[in-house]
Amino acid sequence: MATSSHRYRVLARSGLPLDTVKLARYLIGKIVVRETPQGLLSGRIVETEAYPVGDAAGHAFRGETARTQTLFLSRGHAYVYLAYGTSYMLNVSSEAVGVGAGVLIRALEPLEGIETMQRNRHVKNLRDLARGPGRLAAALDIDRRLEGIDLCRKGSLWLARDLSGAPKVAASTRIGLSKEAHRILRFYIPGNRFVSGAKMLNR
DNA sequence: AGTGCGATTGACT
DNA sequence: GTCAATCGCACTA
Repeated sequence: MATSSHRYRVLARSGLPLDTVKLARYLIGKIVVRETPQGLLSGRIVETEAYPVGDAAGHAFRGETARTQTLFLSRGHAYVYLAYGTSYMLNVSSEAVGVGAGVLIRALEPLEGIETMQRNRHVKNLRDLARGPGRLAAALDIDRRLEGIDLCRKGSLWLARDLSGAPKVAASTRIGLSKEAHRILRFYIPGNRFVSGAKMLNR
């Protein structure tokens, strides 16, 4: 399977809801496309989390800093950071220019480039390739090189329309937080086997 | 300059 | 189920 990005249509920025929570829901079912020298990798988004304006758990909460400046770009830009010194997290900026907020992409259903993802992850099992934010970044070879990239423009990393219809979307509390742990800001496809987190939360 | 702490993962009891 | 690894960042002084 060589380059088949022609099957994908890039998401238009004007089509992205100008609201972090709505965008988190909107991105469920959309496609992440990663183009590398090794070939094209892609996956369907099955789980996201919103980190809206005013959220004490969000990295933009304390204002714009060197790390978080890309969260303040117009919606549809990549914010990539290293969590726990071990795992990169892929986020999508989600508000107007100068307003800091984002959506964390937490899990993908692998579509194309599965053999490359298996090499990147040193794991065979399809279910484990991109189930979890750190895992999906490793599978797609995403790190700080991609910080600030425009995800609404074809390139090394971008977002595409889903080919099938709108999936069912369920909501729950976010995973792994101490602050703002009660808020219902996680979205996922119920019953999907590529969703991370506790089973009870995924029904 | 030093400190505490994660939007996680994988290895292990 | 528990827990250490690992490091960039925000905050204190």
